[in-house]
Amino acid sequence: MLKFRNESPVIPRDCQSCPIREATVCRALADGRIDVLQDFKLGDRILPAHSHLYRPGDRPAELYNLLDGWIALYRILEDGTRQILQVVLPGAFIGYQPSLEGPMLHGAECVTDVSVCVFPRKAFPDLLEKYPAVARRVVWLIAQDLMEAQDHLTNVGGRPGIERVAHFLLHIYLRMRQNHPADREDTLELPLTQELIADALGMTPVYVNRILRQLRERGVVMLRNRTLWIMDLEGLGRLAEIPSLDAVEP
Amino acid sequence: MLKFRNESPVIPRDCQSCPIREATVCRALADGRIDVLQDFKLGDRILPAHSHLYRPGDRPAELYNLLDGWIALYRILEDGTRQILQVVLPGAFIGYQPSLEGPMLHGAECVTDVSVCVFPRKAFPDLLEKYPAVARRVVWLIAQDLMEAQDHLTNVGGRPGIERVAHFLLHIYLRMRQNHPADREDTLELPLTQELIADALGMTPVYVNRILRQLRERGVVMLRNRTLWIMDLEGLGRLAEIPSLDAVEP
DNA sequence: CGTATCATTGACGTCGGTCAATTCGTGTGG
DNA sequence: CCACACGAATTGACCGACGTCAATGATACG
Repeated sequence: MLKFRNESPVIPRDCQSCPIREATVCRALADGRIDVLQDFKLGDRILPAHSHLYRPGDRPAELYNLLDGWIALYRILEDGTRQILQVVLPGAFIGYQPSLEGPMLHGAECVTDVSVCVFPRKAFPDLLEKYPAVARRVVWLIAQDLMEAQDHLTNVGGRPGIERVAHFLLHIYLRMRQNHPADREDTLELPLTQELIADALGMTPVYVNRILRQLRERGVVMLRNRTLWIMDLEGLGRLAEIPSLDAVEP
Repeated sequence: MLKFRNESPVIPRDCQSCPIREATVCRALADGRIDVLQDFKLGDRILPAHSHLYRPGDRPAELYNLLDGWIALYRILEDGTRQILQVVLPGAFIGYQPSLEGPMLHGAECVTDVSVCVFPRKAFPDLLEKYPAVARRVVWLIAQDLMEAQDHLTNVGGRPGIERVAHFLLHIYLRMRQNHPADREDTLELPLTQELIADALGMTPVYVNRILRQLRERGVVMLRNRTLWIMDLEGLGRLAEIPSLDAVEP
């Protein structure tokens, strides 16, 4: 089977009307100066589900803002095990790492069809240098990622199966609600396979399935046909042990 | 039993002769301008082993550079489980998080006696604003922490016991060797209890002990009296599956 | 409608956890 | 200098959460 090559056409789009202007790095620049980023960006790109924005070891020439769709960041171990590091939602900034020129230490796979906004990687340090507000914003974004990674680690390292899955689901639910307030409060479209959830949580798909059954039988949540039904938000929170999910932005 | 309060005396020290000048944030400023940080810092502080630099929920008024000793960053779950997020070695920058004024999401416990260099938390954003080189440095440091957190997550989520412990030990060994080249190549003072290692790796102390026995019997490493003997670095690397540990600094 | 992918379930095995006893090492007080 | 105390390390016996293997069902898609 052929894989799509990683070079769909780049389609320029107007920053003014961007749906995620108030998220990712772009939030750093107010109305008057959004043209700075408009000039800086290379354009937009559309990628099909299951394609890879980049793979571990690649040296992409770009950085990305996720405009639409879901992406999973992952690592692969030698025995083939895949660890999902982060489930990335629209409005995130992707591809930054300590060594900008070095090979990527993780990969980014499209879970759904995806559109991204593309920045040139090489010129990025200059942008940070020139616009302290952008630098401040990037610091905040990465610190946020770090916090989430530590949260994820705590979940995988410290919680038994049911609570681990509960935490994962609630965490995504809250993140979605935060930035993408939607029609129904108790339902959420969740394009994740059970295998992906398993790889995120360090479990097997079979066991994830059994835990989802437990959660359904206990009347907590129900996951069917890529749709998550929250039957008992209270109870889910008790299992997941999430007090809240706020962080004041600068 | 009384705990030390968190307010040991702050002892000013000269940045010029600082042992970790070339690490943490201070690396950002060259010889001529080190005085900027000298003026900015509040002084140094000494803390005894088992004391806490800060606890989850605290709102410390400071940020820290670790000068000497080992610190463990951790979170506590409601059932009492402790997850070690990171083992911090001298030269690290500690205490930054997305919400600078908000309560700390993790704690920092001294594994050994420790000395830290203290920065004022409130004035830090101004420092970033004023000195882009410092901002760039902080971005790099946090991105580095993120990468390590992802590494840790991959280890805990993806590897079975022996490999997990092997990876943990080798990782610390390499980090130590990188910044603190020491006398002997095959030996390392490791002030970590088996309980702490267990909490870092999401395992129980008993099982960590059994795995250490296996590693000893296989002739890979030997951990006794806070001293780690590397008997077979090659074999340890094969178990841990670490290709290298480099990241080019800006 | 045939085929591929994902979800579901049962039977069984094992990795790692639990409980509890013993030993070791280090520091302290008499 | 020895006796004791206390935390950490070590070990055995047992158990359960989670993994493995494999078969069957549901869904979507061309």
